[in-house]
Amino acid sequence: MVSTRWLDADERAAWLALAALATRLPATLDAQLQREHGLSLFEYLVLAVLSEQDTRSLQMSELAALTSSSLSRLSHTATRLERQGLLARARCAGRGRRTVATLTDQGWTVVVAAAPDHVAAVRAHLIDLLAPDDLAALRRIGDTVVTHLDEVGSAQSSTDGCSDAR
Amino acid sequence: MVSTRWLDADERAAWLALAALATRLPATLDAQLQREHGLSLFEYLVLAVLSEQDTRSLQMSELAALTSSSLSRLSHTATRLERQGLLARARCAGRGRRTVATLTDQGWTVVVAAAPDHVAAVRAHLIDLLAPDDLAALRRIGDTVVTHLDEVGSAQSSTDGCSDAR
DNA sequence: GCCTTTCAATTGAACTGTCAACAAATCTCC
DNA sequence: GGAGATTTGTTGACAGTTCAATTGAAAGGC
Repeated sequence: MVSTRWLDADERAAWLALAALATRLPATLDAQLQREHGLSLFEYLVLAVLSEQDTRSLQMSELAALTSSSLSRLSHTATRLERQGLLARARCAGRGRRTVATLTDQGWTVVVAAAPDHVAAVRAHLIDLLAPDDLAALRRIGDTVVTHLDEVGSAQSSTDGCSDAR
Repeated sequence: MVSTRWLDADERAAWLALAALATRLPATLDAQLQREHGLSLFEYLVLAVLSEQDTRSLQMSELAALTSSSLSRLSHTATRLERQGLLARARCAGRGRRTVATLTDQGWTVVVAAAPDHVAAVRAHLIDLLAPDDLAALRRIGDTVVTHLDEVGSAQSSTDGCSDAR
């Protein structure tokens, strides 16, 4: 390590702004979902992602990737959601340990009930505060960083198949 | 609630990009600090903020505000950091329950050792990936949202004083 | 056909964060 | 001047997350 390139005032401000944003916005949305629908933000996200699939199902590892979570975190959460009857898991016969998680009817009902409030909150606390340019910039920034982290983190192979085929 | 204004494709993409960013970047920085210096990102942040004060001290509630954390979270973390000898707390005589947290010499040593690696990681995974315009946008976005959340959350009064005066 | 490796997912223990209750000092105001 | 309100912090119980170890199924290799 050569002599450190410290952050200048603008860089510092940008990083601190992101750090605060990344802490406070999720906390706010989480509190709101918890209060109004008894779901954590992450639980909601899991159900929402499933609800967008036309089979309402996804393999655990795919679901983990789409929700930016570890498989372990997802597995524990799936156990809880399953216990509440919002989601069901089933082994994918003939495919190693692959498991698909499926939204139950009850789970569907819960997401559908929560979605409008959640979207309204995302609008109120983020989208509607930003100029179109900044919205575009936010997307660019997020995509750039996440793509970079994917590359750095390691190269992954993508497999596919099993259930899905309606 | 009238009929929901759903997010259009751009809005959705921006929100998802932020959600992924807010999950993955802190996780990456956290893992790095943990691995190389045995600190969580939040612990580092606490020590770093203290190290920037010329007295190396701050009142607990000020420290909580600067690190976007709850007082409770900070208190638990302070207990752990105190146990490790990196930080010391002392009641502020004559000022209610006010307490100041101070970085110890050992704490200073630890932050100073961790800072270059941490800054390098912030550069590598965020700052150096972004165009100057996007850096400015990120700052604007974060400030806008956090200011908004402060206003919505409640109006706060700012007090000051006690120790500080080296 | 076994033995090893790899992939996918789960589990349990340890740790961290949250929420609600409590504690301590000071304010306030009749 | 004292009862209650306010501010500031801590605590304990509980829920959620992470990390390392483990299981289960398949794929390779020889």
